[in-house]
Amino acid sequence: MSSNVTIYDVAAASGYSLATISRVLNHPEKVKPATREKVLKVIEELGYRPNMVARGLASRKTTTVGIIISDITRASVAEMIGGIMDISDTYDYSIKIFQIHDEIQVKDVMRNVVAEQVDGVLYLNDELSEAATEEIKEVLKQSNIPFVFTNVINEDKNTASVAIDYLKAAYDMTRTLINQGKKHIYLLSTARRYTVNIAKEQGYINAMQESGLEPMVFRTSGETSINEVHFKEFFQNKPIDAAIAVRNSIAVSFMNVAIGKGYKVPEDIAVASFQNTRYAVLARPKLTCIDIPVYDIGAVAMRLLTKLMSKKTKDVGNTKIILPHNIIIRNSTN
Amino acid sequence: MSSNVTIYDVAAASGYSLATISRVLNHPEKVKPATREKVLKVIEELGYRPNMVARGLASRKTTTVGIIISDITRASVAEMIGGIMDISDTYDYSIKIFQIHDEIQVKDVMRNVVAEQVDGVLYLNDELSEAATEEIKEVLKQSNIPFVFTNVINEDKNTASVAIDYLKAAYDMTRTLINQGKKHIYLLSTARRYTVNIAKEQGYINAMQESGLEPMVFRTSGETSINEVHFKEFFQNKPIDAAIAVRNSIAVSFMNVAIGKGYKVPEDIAVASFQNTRYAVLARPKLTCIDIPVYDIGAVAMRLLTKLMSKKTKDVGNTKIILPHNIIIRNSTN
DNA sequence: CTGAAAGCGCTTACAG
DNA sequence: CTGAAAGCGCTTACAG
Repeated sequence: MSSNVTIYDVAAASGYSLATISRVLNHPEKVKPATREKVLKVIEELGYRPNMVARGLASRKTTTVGIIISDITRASVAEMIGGIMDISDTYDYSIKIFQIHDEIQVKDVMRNVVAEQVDGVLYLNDELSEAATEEIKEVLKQSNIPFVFTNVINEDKNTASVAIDYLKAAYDMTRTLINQGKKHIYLLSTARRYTVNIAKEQGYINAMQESGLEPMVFRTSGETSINEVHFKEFFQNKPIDAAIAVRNSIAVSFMNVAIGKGYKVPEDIAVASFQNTRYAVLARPKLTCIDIPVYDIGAVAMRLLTKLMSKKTKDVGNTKIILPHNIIIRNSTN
Repeated sequence: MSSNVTIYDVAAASGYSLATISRVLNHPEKVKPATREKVLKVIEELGYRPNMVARGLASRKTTTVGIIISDITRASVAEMIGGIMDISDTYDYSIKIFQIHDEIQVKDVMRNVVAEQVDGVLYLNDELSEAATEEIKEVLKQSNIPFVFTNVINEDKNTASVAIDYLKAAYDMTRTLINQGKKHIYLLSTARRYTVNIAKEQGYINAMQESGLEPMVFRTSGETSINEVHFKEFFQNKPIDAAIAVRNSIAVSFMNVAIGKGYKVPEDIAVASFQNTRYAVLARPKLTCIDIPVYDIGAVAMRLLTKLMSKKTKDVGNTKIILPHNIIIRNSTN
């Protein structure tokens, strides 16, 4: 429960005052090199580590960042957190995770993140309504907690964010298929209207309409087994020669059903997807997909947040970051 | 940075002292119902939420739990954290995540978790050497921080843990295949010797030897693309009629290569696996596997930890919990 | 460059 | 049942 040795012990053992010990840790340049050495030596000997809670109270900085997520078991969420943590480690920030499964919890969870005194927030939850999202922004602003939207689209020019251009990504992917001569291209999206998926849909629609083709969005649940049922109903002799799924799991599920029905992939139906997870590579055939740098999104967001938190300079530069994406062609398309 | 309203404000507005406000929050039974009501009302009106950092300092309890992991992007790790969080939410514990990628970091990270004053620790890192693991246990014990090993095997009868009986699970799976008449059954394991995989190997070996069959353990990297290369080399006309993989990704990768080489699954080679992730269901054919209740392991571990942390009763009961597993037969075996 | 003192926002014996 | 006071372990003006 307690790291026994405190700053008092270091002070006593070194013959200096609390203030000096604190200074060698927090403002080493303000202390004479000789005494700095001595103090450091005593700290080392005693194995002293400042109690972060006490430090947090006194300095009003907890060096802790809150991450607000929907569901940690989503591969992209976990991957983003991986990117976040690798950066937060180098900056010596701790990470605290808050999940919001249901909009009912918004108020409560937000009170919590405020009460926890986090220095900043990374907002990764893309499953909430716009109203709920705005409410969260409001709380954060009122509490003066810097935050960045991480892989969550937010129009507001003033809210820091990092994402990729999903609209363009979808557009590019659709164009690629159109250029291969595909005409009946479906978009397989989710029933729930995640902000990123809305952007993907728009990009797809733009590309289709631009070529005089009819956009067809098919919505399915995120749950794997339900997908299959949906997809089976789907194959009632509709003309289709390509499909773009917003997620790997949807793409693979679709592909399996199609192949089960006797279609050949990619000859009869080309299949493409977003993200580049292990599903894409473990699928047979391997999936053509848009490579979304999920890890980087997390890492870049965390780095941006550190700038926002150390508001020494008002000029943190651009706070609306778009990371590049690219298309990886594999065997599920020609 | 700050939730403006403090306990002083509540005291002033309600006409009671700090002590009373604090009591209605922490020991409501010690305060007269009438005043409790009044205070609660003021708290509500002012939207007061106690500063958790200050509370942590004063009470020496942070109501936060540290989770020590290797790699959050591993599906089972993320899933366990999901289970942990759902429980910690109901107990109003916060979660702080610490990762240890490399043994070099052990000392530093552990100093950190101690400095952060977490009330308890969930240890999920199964990638560390025994020596490093013992060192971690030592630090935790010295700092008097209760901890539970979560899906990490530890022989020590005194360390609380929750896991499944991997040895028996592997034994059962192997027996199942043997009973189906398989004779050349391989175990596809990892190069790195995770504690859980060592147990799986032992169970497999036991079952094979018991039936007079020769155990054959094939080790591969965890990295998907390398698996494939390894597996391709692997198929140099070895007699094989079944394989059990310690992970879904290994199983799927193996299956794909086998099918690519003209083998029929399950007719020529039956394939079984551990875990029951979405990979298992998205594979073609679908994977027979051991269903490991990963989410539950996390949830149960967290629940056990809460008991350990509230040491009112010395009798927390059994602290070595083994959760049940079961085999799910699908189309990758007959 | 260093120290004494106040303060961060709570909790918890100790009195009454 | 309630309040005054000390204390949790730090940091940071303020003096010197």
